[in-house]
Amino acid sequence: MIELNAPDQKSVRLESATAGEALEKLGLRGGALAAMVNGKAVDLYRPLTESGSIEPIGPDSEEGLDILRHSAAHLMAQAVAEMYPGTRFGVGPAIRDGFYYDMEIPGGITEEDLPKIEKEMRRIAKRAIPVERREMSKEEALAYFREKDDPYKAEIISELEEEKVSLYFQGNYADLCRGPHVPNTSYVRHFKLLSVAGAYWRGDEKNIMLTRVYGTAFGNEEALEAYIRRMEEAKSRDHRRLGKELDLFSIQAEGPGFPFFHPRGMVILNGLMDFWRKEHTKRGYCEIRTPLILDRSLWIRSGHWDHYRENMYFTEIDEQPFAIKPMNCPGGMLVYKSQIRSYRDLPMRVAELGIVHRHERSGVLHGLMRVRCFTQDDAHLYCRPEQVKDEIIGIMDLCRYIYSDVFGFKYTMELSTRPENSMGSEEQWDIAESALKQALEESGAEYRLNPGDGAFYGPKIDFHLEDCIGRTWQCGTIQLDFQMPEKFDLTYIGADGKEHRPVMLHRTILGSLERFFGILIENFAGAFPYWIAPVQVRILPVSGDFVDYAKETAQKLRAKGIRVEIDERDEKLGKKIRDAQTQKIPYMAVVGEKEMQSGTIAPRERSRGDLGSMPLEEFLEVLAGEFNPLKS
RNA sequence: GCCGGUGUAGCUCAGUUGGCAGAGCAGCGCACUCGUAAUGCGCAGGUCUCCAGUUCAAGUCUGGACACCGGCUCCA
Repeated sequence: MIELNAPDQKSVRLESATAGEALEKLGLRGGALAAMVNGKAVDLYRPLTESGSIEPIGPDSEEGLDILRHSAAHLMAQAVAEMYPGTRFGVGPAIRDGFYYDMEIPGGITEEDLPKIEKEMRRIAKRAIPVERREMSKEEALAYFREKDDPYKAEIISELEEEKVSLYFQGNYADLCRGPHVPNTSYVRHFKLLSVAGAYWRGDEKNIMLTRVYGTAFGNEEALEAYIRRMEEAKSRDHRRLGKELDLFSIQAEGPGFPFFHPRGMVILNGLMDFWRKEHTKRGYCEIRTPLILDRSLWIRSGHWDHYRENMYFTEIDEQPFAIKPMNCPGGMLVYKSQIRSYRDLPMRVAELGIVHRHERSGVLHGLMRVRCFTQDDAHLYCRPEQVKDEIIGIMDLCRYIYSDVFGFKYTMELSTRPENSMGSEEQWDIAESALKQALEESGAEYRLNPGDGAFYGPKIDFHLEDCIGRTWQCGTIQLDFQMPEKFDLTYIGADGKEHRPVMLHRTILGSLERFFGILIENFAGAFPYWIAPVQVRILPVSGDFVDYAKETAQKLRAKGIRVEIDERDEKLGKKIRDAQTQKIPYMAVVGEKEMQSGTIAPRERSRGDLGSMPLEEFLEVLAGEFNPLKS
């Protein structure tokens, strides 16, 4: 006899039952995909063996969605297995927003085949084929998949530690899987196949490339449609599209990965830099600029030759080998070394908006998000060991200000530790890692650990921004570096009159100005905040008779440093408003007979609409009231 | 770099089985002198990404290069 308690206090005593039967008795079966029994997700068909808690898992929970999507992946695999005999299967997990399955399909498929596969999936789903779990020994499972000529499954099984594995059967199809799954295929109803892509077996580029089909599934049609709308929304915000439409930047065939910034884009880039400089000056930073091209010996000394050569560009000057800088630090080292430093000089906070070039593989380039030439908002902080923690906390505070206060992003932090291809002793790494950890913990902020993902010269804290439609982007980073000061023999004279080794921090906040610009475009959907908008006010004369008055008004606004333009075209007002609106200009100022006579203007804000006529002075006050971190 | 897809006017895209290269928007001109999200008419605009090949004939078929798009790997 076992006793099961539901979350709503109800309980049942049963002689023997499956999870599904128990839920049924408790009146909780409706809509459940699986059950949570004593904190473990199990199939509804699973016989219960011990007393404890039980609750249903529905498609509205995260676990339920995962189960549903995983089952959708199996359903797709079953369809493909039937339609393309000889297909071998890799892995097919649920992921954020959907699922995928990696397969080796004879003859391959393209996106045009997806509707056919979807159709077959719906056919199978309708038949409500039971999904059954069977446990077996590894040997049995191996024999099963070997017989089916499924070497990828066999490979996974042979590497599993457990003695027993579980397989899920639905009709002729079976898959190695921990489960749980939906009771039968009819539970998977609201799904869509999205795209076809290549993916290396086990994510290793030395392995064969399998065909990956992405799809998604939801508990109801509305959620599926909402997801599709969200994807369309993301597409309409694509910075490459908006960059073209708003004439911000372009990328030309002559410079793959090397963006061209147009006048309007430059306003934003310059705005970012002005704001950034102002904030850094406030916080005790100085600024330097180091050369783009430096002698190869410098890069050998810094370790980049050994660790980063693949990503570097090289050139020659007077038959001497030089390299284009992929990072700013070695140049910065030379500035530090240009004179003797005292402990009184520390901490030194040396910023550099440094342009770096990195050879990125052709397939990874992506608008402004992934380029071959970009501007890092870099800084190197040199300090005494006891200053490290406070400096890190200071950087974290600057990040908070810029990310949250100025741009309104949510963000998370991540601590990355020693990677495989690293320089330096274990002891140094331990000290560096614990320094970062300590600063994080003292700040009280939450963070994630990402083992083995540090830079080759030191551990790091990364900052991930979340944009307004939930995507995340890595921007800022703080990296502790004990290597560079050693390699370049950096010193300062201590109070004791002896030479000491400074600790060095690398850090960026925006990361790459280019990428950050791209993120801003997508986050704001091109409707930039007033302070950084390329054009802040567009004056719209009602007809040609008012162009002179428009010009006068524009002059007055420009004198106040406001970026203004006039729409002088021989078009109707409605057309001019429409065009200014699609250009996402924050303010329009309509001028016609009435305004000219009374010396006023009629402003219109892009999201609030007509603000009514007002004297220019009043409009200037409205503008002065806009958020502007350049002025504070 | 790898897998798959795409490349036609400034932009977005049509273009039948190989047979004279099209539309909308943008641009320019003319008319209208206009009041809060598209006034009308007209004109101009193309080495159909590039290089080879097949063919009487290639935007269309074949091969290669380049670029872009979706992913993988990598990454700010």
